[in-house]
Amino acid sequence: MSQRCVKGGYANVYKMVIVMKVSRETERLLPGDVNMADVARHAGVSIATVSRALRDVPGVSGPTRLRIREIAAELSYVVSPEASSLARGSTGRVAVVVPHLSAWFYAAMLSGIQRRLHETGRDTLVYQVSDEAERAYFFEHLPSRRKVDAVILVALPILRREIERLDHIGADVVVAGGRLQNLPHVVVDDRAIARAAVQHLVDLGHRRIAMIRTSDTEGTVATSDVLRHEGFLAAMAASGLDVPEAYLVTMPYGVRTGAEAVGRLLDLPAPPTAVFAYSDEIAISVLEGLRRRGLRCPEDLSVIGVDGHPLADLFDLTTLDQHVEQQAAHAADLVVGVIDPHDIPQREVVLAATLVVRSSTGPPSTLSD
Amino acid sequence: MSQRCVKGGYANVYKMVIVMKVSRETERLLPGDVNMADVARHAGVSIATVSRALRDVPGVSGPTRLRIREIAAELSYVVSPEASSLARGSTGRVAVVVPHLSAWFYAAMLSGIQRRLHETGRDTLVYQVSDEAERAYFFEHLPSRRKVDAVILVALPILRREIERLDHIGADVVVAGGRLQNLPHVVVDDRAIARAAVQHLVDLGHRRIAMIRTSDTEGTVATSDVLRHEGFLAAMAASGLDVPEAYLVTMPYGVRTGAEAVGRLLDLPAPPTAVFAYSDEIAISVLEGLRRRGLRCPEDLSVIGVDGHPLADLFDLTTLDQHVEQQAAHAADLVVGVIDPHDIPQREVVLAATLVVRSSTGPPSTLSD
DNA sequence: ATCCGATTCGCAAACGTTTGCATTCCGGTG
DNA sequence: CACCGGAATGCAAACGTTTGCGAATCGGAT
Repeated sequence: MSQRCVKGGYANVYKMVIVMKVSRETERLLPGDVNMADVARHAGVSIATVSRALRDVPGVSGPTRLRIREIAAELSYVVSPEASSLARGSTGRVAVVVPHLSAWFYAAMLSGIQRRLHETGRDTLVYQVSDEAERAYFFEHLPSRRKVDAVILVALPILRREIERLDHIGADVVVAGGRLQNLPHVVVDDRAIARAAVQHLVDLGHRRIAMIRTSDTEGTVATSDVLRHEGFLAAMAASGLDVPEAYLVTMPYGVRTGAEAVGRLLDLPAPPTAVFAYSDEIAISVLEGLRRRGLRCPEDLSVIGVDGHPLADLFDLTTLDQHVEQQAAHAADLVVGVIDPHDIPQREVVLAATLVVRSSTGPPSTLSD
Repeated sequence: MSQRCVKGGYANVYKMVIVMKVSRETERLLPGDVNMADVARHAGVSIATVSRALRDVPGVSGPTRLRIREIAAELSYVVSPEASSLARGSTGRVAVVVPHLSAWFYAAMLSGIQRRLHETGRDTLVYQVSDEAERAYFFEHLPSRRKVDAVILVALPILRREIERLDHIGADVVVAGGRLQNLPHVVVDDRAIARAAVQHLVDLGHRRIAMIRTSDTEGTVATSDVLRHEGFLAAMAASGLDVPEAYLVTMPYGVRTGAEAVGRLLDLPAPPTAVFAYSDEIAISVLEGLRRRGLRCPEDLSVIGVDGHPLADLFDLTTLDQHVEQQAAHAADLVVGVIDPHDIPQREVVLAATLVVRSSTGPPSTLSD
């Protein structure tokens, strides 16, 4: 009798131990404590089979695959990306490099790129490379082997000698909002943008048109900045219009840039009747500059910007929408295509901006002519 | 003769092969083709010594360390982060989770956090978690084991039941711009912000003060939105001022939010003389709304916002600067402290906003009372 | 019954580090 | 001269996957 009791006691203890073990292995598991081997053991198969089952690669029967999946879910198993990357040789990560995030354009680009990359199961790393020093550092160190599978350079001003370093970056490179060497890229047709802006203003009857842009970091390769400038001059010439030196204002980027620039323009003996701003942010600043002077838009000055900035809507700003979301999505698609090429990956996407006419542009006042 | 020729020929070929080999190993090397073993071989030491030499861990003599460093640089060797992470068990990566990047606040936060993290040699992953579905997905899947060492949730609206999942995220969690459970966090004192705003307006002589805020995603836990609202009511009560129901306007987030809201307020039989906007973006929208109505600020309506948005400067908007850059830096410091705790890591940072008085606030017009 | 091809699965070798432990090599002390 | 402690270095076992290749299994055709 007493013996049986003791036996029973032991049996219970044994049971409890089992229960605890099970609960430890199934319930309280944090997703970092269970690995593929655990799943394999639970399923009674080899690690190799688990690996194949979870990744939809052939070589596992339907039922087995299903059972492994279930067990993995039960254990809340997640593969270790490090180990997986190490074995496969690719990381599933893409770096997005922007000059900064304070300008709407870059934030929007990053946003769109991240969204699309996320759809393909990839992760997005951000790097801000503002000044010369950071750019140097970046090109020196980022080429960290296999930190990412690819790099998207978003409208990054870049020196010629740095371009060469791109080959040594140890990852595929794609450019968004600019062209670089013969790297895959997505751009908007900046010359066409300038042309469309000028055309719109000319159509309204303007003949004295100025342009405001932010300063070009010296030494860097042609960006959209330069192209829009060139396009502007070309379009004006094509319309037979003269552009006085003073009508070309270049200033460092800042929130007051447009306001100050328009001040200078209006102080000219023969002020322009319309202004083409490099970006909507500048254009908005111009609008505010006008208000401060007690002038009205478009009666006293027509203003047109570029971007498709959300605030352009609020301020009724005529703009050339460059479809940043679309550019971003294309950029993401480009990298994906380069990383694992299904067919021949696309290498160039050129988008057209669309003119969105709002009330910041109108015919020139008859008095001003 | 001919034999010698042939011999010479072979010798030359052999030489060329050597040269090619050397050049492949020293010059044309892409930074993904050379590993620690290569460096070790070149230096005539073991892999272990190379590992120690490159990471400043003790156990390597000065001269040896120096030599290894030089050779590594020569071969342009970079450690494989995957392998290193796998062996060490930490990734050197931090995830920043934001609702979206279109609002200035989030972009600025991300920017600041990335900057600071970069200083500590860590990389930043971005995740946008906008709606319910994405949030569900995130809490289901992001907890990918060891994708990151830590996660910074930036003002993320979150459900109660999701909070529990945070324990299973498999990474340290830090909150910026909000409080969650007893997680480490950096916040600005939102009640104090509301109080300061009200106080400023009351000091100017206002008694009819309205508040405009964006809608609270239902079911989510107290965010700064709720706190500012509460603080507003409390401060008004403390000043013995009544807040009619109609003075509390809640609208979905958008570029026109402020403009529409202010329209409603001004249509009231007894319109407010001042309005406290949840954010600078809303406040700017309010300013534009006023202009459309042909009203002037602050003569017809005083407007005060919150954020310290760059455009607040442009538009001469009185605001409560919440020092986003600083918050971001603190958030980054917090994670770093949590990831590898030197002493007792800090767990809470509460910043005070500072009132920046500009011309969008002034005494109420005597007529309006 | 035998053999064959197709399918399913396991073995074990990478992938490139980090790190505890053992080993070697010093000069110096007893 | 034997011994000893500490510094410098090497060995080898992790870390957790992926994947080529061979083994086993199975139904079916000969």
